[in-house]
Amino acid sequence: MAVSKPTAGRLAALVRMLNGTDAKSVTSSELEQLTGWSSATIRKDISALDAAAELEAAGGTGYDVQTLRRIIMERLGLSVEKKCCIVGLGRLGSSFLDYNGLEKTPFILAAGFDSNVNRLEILDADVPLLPTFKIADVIPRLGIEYALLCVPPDHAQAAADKLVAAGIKGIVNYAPVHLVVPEGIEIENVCVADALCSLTARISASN
Amino acid sequence: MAVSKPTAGRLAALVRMLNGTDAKSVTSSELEQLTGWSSATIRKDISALDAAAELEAAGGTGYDVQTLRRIIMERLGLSVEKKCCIVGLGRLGSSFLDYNGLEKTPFILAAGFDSNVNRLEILDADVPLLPTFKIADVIPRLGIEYALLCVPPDHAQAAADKLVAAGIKGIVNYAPVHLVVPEGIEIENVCVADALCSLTARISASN
DNA sequence: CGGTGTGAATCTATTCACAGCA
DNA sequence: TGCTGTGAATAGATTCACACCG
Repeated sequence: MAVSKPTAGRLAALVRMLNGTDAKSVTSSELEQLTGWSSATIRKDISALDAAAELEAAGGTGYDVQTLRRIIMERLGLSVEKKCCIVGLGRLGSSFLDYNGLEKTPFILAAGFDSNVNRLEILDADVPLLPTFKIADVIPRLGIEYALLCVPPDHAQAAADKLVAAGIKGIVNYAPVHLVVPEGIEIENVCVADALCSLTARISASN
Repeated sequence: MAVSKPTAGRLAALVRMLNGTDAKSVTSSELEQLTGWSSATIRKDISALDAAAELEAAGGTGYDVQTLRRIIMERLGLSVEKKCCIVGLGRLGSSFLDYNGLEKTPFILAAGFDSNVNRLEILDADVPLLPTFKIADVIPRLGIEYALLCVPPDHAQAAADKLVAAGIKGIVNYAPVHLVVPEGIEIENVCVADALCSLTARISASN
């Protein structure tokens, strides 16, 4: 049961869409309309979940929305809650403190860290806001698996090193730098400049 | 001269790293160390630029940093300034107002939009902050090509439609929804939840 | 030698095409 | 007929392997 990286990405997006629909079942061509991915790709993605029996059990034509949703989440490891933290509570980092984009996902914000103690006092949040030096202690204690890294570029690598040492499993990196981490730690780069470059490259390519 | 999407992404990241170095020249294996991508991939990426002659002219072993940087930017369409705007000045959107991650890139923040007029007055920025209904007027007038879409999920599609109607070329979408746009408009999704899902899927796959 | 550039081979992902089913 | 599921074909990206250059 190995779902490839692009397949995993599409399936994750599918779950979001399934959350948004109140239909009882969907067909692969309806999903094609909704997503822009070919129905064949969608069927292959779903069949990679190796769940034909369970899906069929739901009967009818198309996929039963709830069953499909549940199976994708199970297979992608999204059915158990996962704790994450914000590192760097500047404007970008603190904007995630009251971000609602994690609703309906298994991800729970469990802590925020910043090296500036004043800032910790000014900000107000539902989760504990702690000084950076507590990372090593707090991350294993709370069982935090993921970090949103929102520190300035020149501190990003150092912060990543601290997180890795504390046992983090994955980092979503908002800094425009390439992080070097040991094998087994996953990084996802989410950088405005990169995104804009990507867009530009695609647009200049198509003329 | 068609650079593929992944190649374009890596080249864009390379430019960033080249900005950060003060060496006169780099070899593909040094870049391998720095980036984690194989030297073969890097050489192929660079050779896709079709610039052997120019690079060779710089002489010596390895690539001349400035020449390489210049050529990548040229080929990727990054050597001319491009204007972008923020749509949705909530915590996330407004955090980009003083974001320094666009320094050393060709992207210039040229305006911010929000439907809440009060918010426009409260915020302070170097660029004009305008009510949403001015999008249709301002985007063509200022020649804005890209938008950072930071509105709440339920307004994202409507905002995207407005932007498209105003002639935007590309959208970096921060909302956790799948935008539907006409052929030719490029979308880059940059969503925390997706990034976390991706990480999880990869991590659960590797055990 | 230690480098680049690049065809050939491999690996990965997507699309096609169709069998099988309700 | 319109759907899923899937082997086969195609397209795409990466890696290998080696010619060639200073």
